[in-house]
Parts: sequence; structure tokens; C-alpha cells
Amino acid sequence: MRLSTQSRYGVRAVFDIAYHGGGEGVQIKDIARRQEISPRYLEQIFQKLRDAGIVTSKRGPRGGYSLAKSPEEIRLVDIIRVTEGGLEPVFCVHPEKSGKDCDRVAKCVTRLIWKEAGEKLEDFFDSVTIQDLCEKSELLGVQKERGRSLMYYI
Amino acid sequence: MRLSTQSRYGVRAVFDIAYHGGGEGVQIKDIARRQEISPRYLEQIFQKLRDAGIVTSKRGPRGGYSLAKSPEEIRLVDIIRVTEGGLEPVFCVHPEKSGKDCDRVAKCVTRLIWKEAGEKLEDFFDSVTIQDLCEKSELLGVQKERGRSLMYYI
DNA sequence: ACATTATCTACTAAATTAGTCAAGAAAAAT
DNA sequence: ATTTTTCTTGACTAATTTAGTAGATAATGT
Ligand code: FES
Ligand code: FES
Repeated sequence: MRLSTQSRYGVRAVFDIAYHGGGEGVQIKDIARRQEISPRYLEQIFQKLRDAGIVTSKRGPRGGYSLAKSPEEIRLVDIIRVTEGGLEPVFCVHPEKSGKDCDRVAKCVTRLIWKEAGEKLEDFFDSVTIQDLCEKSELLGVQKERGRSLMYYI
Repeated sequence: MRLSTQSRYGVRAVFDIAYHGGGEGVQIKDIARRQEISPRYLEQIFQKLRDAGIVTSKRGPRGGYSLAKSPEEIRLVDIIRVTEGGLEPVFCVHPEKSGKDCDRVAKCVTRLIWKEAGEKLEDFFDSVTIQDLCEKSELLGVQKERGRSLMYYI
């Protein structure tokens, strides 16, 4: 039962914007550096996040990504749903979504179990917001790297 | 967040023995037929289940697999742990297990979240037994196919 | 005009998963 | 004892998914 790399990176990336951004747009290369993720790979993930309305983007100098909502309003489930394409542990759970439907559905008990498991997971990821992550991170004593200003004034 | 095929098949296979076996040993080919799973592939899964002490095997004519414990005592988490190799959603969660440890652990908030998620899932799969599946299946009205006797007397 | 930074589409490489195969060993039936 | 049935073992292959790379393009600020 493994969370895809895109989901893990995605959550960390959005968190990074919230934590280090301070309202300003944050550039991919900075996120990539801080989170140690390939910048090119991050691009793809941000594509999805943008389409889903979780972040907004701005091109050109001093461009970058910003959160589309406040950190309290972004729940992990929102991110993961986008990067993972659903939290259900098996396709049988939602035959109508995945297109192909399993002909065992009528007599299959396990399907009900997988469905419940998926719901539990969903509930959990729905209960955690980006704001929560920021607070936890402060507790851990992770240094905030505030904005570009540093670069200019050094 | 996908459960591996081995886990899904594994649970269905153990359930099949409980439901259709009636105490007797159940043969791979019968399980494979009823559950529509490749018999060759099932063999591999049963290997793991046997090593984990979930089923016992008996060779030769009228041989097959039986449950090592009663259906109430077999929890889904037992099966899944074997077939999936742990329920943690990412390797960082247990660096000591997976060998390689991530150097971000100290400053990583998401790790704590993944860990919690894994625990939630584990708790859920710990709360469901094979007996539960059997009861659900009877409710669904799935026909029991009792033993070899059928074959002989027809 | 120019440098910067996101956008889009396509491609490649690596890893994992699912599934197959063949030879062998134990147990039961005859 | 011989034959048949069925599990056992370990290697092998194919398919799929995931992770990552690349290049050309569009928008933006200075
Ligand atoms: S519904 Fe498809 S195998 Fe259970
Ligand atoms: S602990 Fe490894 S990335 Fe979080």
C-alpha cells in the first residue's frame, strides 16, 4: 500500500510554498532545492495542481507558484486526489469511474472491504490541512527561508 | 494508493478456503476456478501464506490447503502484511526496516503524516476477520460449493 | 530587446508487478 | 511398487507503471 511519489512530492511542494513563501510566489527551482526534488519532475506535478485549482502560477521574472487558497483551506486529500487519481485501493471499487467493470462485483465481498478502507484513508487525509503541516514543522524547528529578499540584500 | 494484486488475491484465496472448504483441504485449482485467478500465480501467494503460518498444506491426492487457524482468528492485516510487505505508505516511515534511511527525517513533517495514515489503515485491516467476510458473503447470497463430494456423486 | 520563469508535449529509463514455466518431492490410492 | 495427484522451489519473461528527462514555446517584468 504505497503512496505514489507524485503524491508525496506534491504535498511537500504545496507545504513548501506555504511555509517558505510568505504570500509571495515561489519558484520551482527553490522548491526543488529545499525539498531535494528534480525541478523538471516538479513541473509536471504542478501542472496537475494548477489544473485542480490548488495553486496559481505566474510567468516571467519574479513569477512562480502561489497557493490558490489559504493553508487552512487546503486539505491533503485535495492534493492526493489529484496526484494519485483517487484513493480507492482497487479499481473494482468504482467500476463506473475506471470504465471497465468487474463481472464479479455482485458476488465479491472483498470489494466492500477495500471500499471501506479507502474511505477511512480519505477521511484521514481530509482531516489534515497544509496549515497543520506548517505548525508541526515550526514545532520541529525547521528554519523558514523567507522570500527572495535574502538574495538581494546579502 | 493501491493494494497489490497479491494482497487482493491473497485475501480472496484465504476467504475461499474458509467459505467453500468446510474444514477439508482445498485445492489450488478449485480456488483458482472459483476466484478466477491464475493457478500458477496463486501458488506463489500460498507459499508466502504458508510460511507466515496462515494456511497449512498437504500434498498428494485429496491434498490441498487448509486454514491454520479458525476464521475468527485470521485478520486481514495478517494476510496483507505478508503479501504486501508492510502497510506503511512510504519507506521513510521505517528507515530501520528498509535499510536505507532518508537524511531528511529530522526536518520532514510529511513523514509523520504518512506514518499516521499507515496506522489508521492497519487498525482497520486488523478489525476485519475472515469470519466477517464469510458472514457478509452469506448475506450476499453467494452459493457455497461444499467439497469434492459433489464431483463424485454427480 | 532581453532575461526569466512557467507551459506543453513527447520521449526514455528504471523499477515493479503480474504472470509463466519446468523439474522435483511428498503423500495417497490402487 | 507404481502411478497419480498435488504441493514446492526457483528461475524466467512480459506487461505495466512510475519516475525522470528534454526541447521548444509563451508570458512577464526590467
Ligand atoms: S469486484 Fe472485482 S474482484 Fe471484487
Ligand atoms: S523522511 Fe524521507 S522525505 Fe520525509
